[in-house]
Amino acid sequence: MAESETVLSRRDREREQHRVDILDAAERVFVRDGFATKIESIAKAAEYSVGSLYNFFPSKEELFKNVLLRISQLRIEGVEKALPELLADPWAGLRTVCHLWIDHHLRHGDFLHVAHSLRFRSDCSLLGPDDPVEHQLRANTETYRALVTRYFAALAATPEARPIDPSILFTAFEGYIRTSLFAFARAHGGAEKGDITALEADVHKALRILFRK
Amino acid sequence: MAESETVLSRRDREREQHRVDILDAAERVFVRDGFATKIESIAKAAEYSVGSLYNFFPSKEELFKNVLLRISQLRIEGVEKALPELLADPWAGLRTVCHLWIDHHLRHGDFLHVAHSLRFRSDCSLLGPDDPVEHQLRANTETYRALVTRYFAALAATPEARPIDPSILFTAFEGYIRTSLFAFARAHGGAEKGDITALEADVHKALRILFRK
DNA sequence: CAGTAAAATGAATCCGCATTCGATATTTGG
DNA sequence: CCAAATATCGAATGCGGATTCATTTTACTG
Repeated sequence: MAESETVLSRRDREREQHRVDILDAAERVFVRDGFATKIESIAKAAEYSVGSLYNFFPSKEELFKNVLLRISQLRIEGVEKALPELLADPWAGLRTVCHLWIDHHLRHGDFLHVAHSLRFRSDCSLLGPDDPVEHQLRANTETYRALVTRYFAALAATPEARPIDPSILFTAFEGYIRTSLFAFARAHGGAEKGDITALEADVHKALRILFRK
Repeated sequence: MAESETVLSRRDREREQHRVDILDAAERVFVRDGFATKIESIAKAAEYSVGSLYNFFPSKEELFKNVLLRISQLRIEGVEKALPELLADPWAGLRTVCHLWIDHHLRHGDFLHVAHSLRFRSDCSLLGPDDPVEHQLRANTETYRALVTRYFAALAATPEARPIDPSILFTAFEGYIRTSLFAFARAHGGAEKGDITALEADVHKALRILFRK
């Protein structure tokens, strides 16, 4: 699933880095102000002029979609990297898995939320079914599901696991984390870093109780 | 928690009904087009003129917040009504609880999603901490949590329950339903009514497995 | 039925922002 | 060092939509 590793000139590498910088800035601003944010705000956050953004992305919409794409790629990379360790010892891996998911949601969950809430909008064609970015996103989702399925199958196959279908484990896992993070966000308005390890520990403990004999 | 039951004239009752009709129409349109929708669209859906909406609600923002308030009140009413039955036999009640939550999320989940994704917006003061509607919403949330806590405590107290903290049960419950509905929405783009009973049955079955000895 | 109050209307106003584009600056290759 | 190519800039344009308000319609009262 890796990108084709064409050798890029310094100029092209720099341009790619600028692209990524803009995507990161855009993510922050979209989270803060929603999709309705001004291009000007994004430009300011990225330290570029309005016109320059249009050299990188043809429209606000396309910029938004590319943020989404980047996030989905980061997610896959994270799981891919950890997978061997997770399969080697699924119960030890559960802690890592909790960390990976919580970390990813803390970083990008708010943006994903904004994106998700746009899925109905009849007016703008964000994520229409024929969109190339949408196509890539679907492919990424498949890749992701395949990776995760392998882990939960391995977990369910251990002798300590309660006899529960892996897909139920996965649903319970994702749901528990989602809801915990939701409550966490309610409690601490901003982003407090101190309590996160405690949160991860709580979630890990609860899931162990639910999943183990 | 019931509204003060002042006797209203027919005229006032009618006006109240119109208000509710507008809120229902607004909810549908906000879900379809997001908060960015035109007042004109809402007016059309509610079969009123643009100007008339401003007779009922002073701004688009206030209208939005009142939709939110209405939903939170409906949720409480639903749980309140079912509670005696739920406490009488918690395991039989689990089916009802699944139905209540899934039904509520199918009806209003998309709107809540839109609302949630607006919580950061720095520009508009939607749900600022000093807002009277926000205050009422917080009170409703407390009421709701109190009701639900009673049910899960009762469930955990049955001999068939695995020895798990009620708050973990609740988090797992909410999370499982959220994630199931998310997957359900992915699968069926629109709102198909046929599969919902199957969905409820699946969720109920999974939660029984997770929670029971 | 006349007279008054309440409700409903929608065109006109006014503002905010996505996008464009001509001008400017910087980099590259010769 | 000189073009040519590339990157950056931000003011000007044009459009879309929230809100207003003068007018019309409807509902009550005596």
